[in-house]
Amino acid sequence: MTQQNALENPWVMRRLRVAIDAPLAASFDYLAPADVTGDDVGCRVVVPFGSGRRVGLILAVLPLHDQSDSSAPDSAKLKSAETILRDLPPVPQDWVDLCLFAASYYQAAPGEALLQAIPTGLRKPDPIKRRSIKAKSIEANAVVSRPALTTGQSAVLSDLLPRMQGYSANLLFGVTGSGKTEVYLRLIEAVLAAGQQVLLLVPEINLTPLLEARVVERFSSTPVVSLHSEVTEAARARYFAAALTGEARIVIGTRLAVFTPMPDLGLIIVDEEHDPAYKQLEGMRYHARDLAVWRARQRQIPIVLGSATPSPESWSNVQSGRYQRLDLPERAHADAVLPTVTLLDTRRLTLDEGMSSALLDTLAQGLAAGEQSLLFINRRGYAPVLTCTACGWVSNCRRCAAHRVVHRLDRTLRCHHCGDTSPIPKQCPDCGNADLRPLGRGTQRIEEALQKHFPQARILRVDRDVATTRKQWEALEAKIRSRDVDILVGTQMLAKGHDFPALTRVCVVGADAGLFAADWRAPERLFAQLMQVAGRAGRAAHPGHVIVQTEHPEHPLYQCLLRHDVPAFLALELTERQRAGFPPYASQAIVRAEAKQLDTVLVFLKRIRSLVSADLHPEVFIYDPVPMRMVKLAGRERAQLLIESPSRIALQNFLNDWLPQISAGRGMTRGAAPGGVRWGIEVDPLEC
DNA sequence: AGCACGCCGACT
DNA sequence: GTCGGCGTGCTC
Repeated sequence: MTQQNALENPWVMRRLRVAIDAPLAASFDYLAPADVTGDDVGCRVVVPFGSGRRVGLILAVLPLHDQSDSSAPDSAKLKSAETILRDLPPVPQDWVDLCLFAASYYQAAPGEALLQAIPTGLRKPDPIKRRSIKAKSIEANAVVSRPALTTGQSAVLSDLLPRMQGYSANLLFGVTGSGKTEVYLRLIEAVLAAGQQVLLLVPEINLTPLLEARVVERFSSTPVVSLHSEVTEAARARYFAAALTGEARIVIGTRLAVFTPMPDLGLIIVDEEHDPAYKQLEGMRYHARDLAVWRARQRQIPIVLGSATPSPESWSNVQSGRYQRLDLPERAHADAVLPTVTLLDTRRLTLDEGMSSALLDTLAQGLAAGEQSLLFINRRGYAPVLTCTACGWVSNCRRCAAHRVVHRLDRTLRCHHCGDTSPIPKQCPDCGNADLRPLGRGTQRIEEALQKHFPQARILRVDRDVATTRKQWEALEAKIRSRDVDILVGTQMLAKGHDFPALTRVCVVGADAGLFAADWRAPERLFAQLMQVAGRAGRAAHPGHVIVQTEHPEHPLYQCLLRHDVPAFLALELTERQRAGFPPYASQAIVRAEAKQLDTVLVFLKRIRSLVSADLHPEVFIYDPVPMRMVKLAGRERAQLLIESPSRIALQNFLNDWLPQISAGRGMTRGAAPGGVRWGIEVDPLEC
């Protein structure tokens, strides 16, 4: 009897090959229920696993005695699967392939990748109730005017629109306000008209509801779903189902949305492609932008990566011809011009609470003109550290290798890494001296100083302490837009998203920290932030002014900022990376481990470092284990092992060879080791 | 990852 | 005398 016949014959027992959410390399086989058919591949199934029950995903329906796979477990050992869940259509094969690729590239277990991509509401052994997804229409058939295109937008669209069939990767490079969104909307329109679905990825939807609002407004009769951290589990399950059935035509979401099953997917857009928020930092540590590019190639559809400050990685892909660069050179408002940037050398200036008189004058001018100003300081809290003037005590965190930050409003010391919080001591815990001094400045201290300086000004602080949720942020934003605010004091949170029409002046303090940080990606993050925050100024008819206080005005980063010269900055960064042998000129992976004692961690890393002979992988270089920059986090001590290779393939081969040996052949890609060591791997780390 | 089984300290 | 610490082993 052929295998096909065996599957047709109801009297022959079958086995299910099932993926389970566990960090194990293997899939698990079960006796299939009697009603199984070949069409059940891609359905969820309830199975007994260990001591409990789980929902797994059916990878294959096979004959019970599977001769094709000698490693398949003996049929006598199989438990019976319980129920095949057919409340949703099976997930398509290309979706399974995407998850399996992610698992193999990022060194995660296949089951882990597949099931993490399914909302937890659909991973409960009990069936879900289904509701239909309504279009989020403001008003059905609302007439929405399409703005006339600028010449730049027309040029980009006449390049892209004829290429909407087949794979192409496109970097849409345009300054803030150049109208990238309108390009996205026209592309979406074309793809929807062709009967296909669109996936739009955004870094943090909570802070940038504008893009979502514009999509919903423009396509008011089209079902749009959005997937991000504030969507409830129940809604996430419904939206997943709607995308899978094809009911939802547009999916907007953060990094996790790259795994949305979309049978008619015809276009992927990644907005702000340089944003580090696309990197998932827990579980399988994937990069959503990179997976999106893979997915576009797999589906043979176009992908558009948009940014005003592209990542060096993408820029280098343009140079090598893998991506096509499309420029939006001018600002969409014809009367808007780029803001003037002034570098204020603070080395010879007397500062008042970190602010020069020129900076304060600028703010005073803004007040006099009735225009808004923004003071950007990328540090929240009152002061980054509290010290004792007598004995030198500093407010260290007990559990982390970091200072605890002074928060004035609730009179606490807070660790920004582990969250540990306690009241500000009245006297020094070591020597009893009552003269404790906050050192340095954060948003709260600047806010306080400005309020003293400009008692009549309406000052608003915007940082993660006052804008935790989307609702809070929207309330603050409404206040800003209605011009109830004269001076904004805020962190990078203010750099993103909206334009504030009344904002004409931007002042930056404390930026130098990003110039010489140990993290070699710090400058590019700083540059992107400064470009973004500068782009807040003067978007309407009024010209903008940007003042940057620095002790290093000659630094190339600032010089590029001064000239708004993004390509020059990227060229510098790429030259530096090439010289140092950093990505994208090398591929990296990193094993991080933690335990109570640093020594235990270092011993573990040394041991696993020697598991594979160096001769077998001549193209791969393993560094010595080193303590992490933040050695201690939440009471655990941490170290890491960096692995580097000029060849991505060689690195992958090495990892496939090496990692299984760490867990003694059990195929685990992260886990626990003796001595209370927990370890995990990250491929293409953003920080190392 | 869960979760059970399995041997050594402070409590009713 | 037990409740419970988390070390190690397994999951078709």
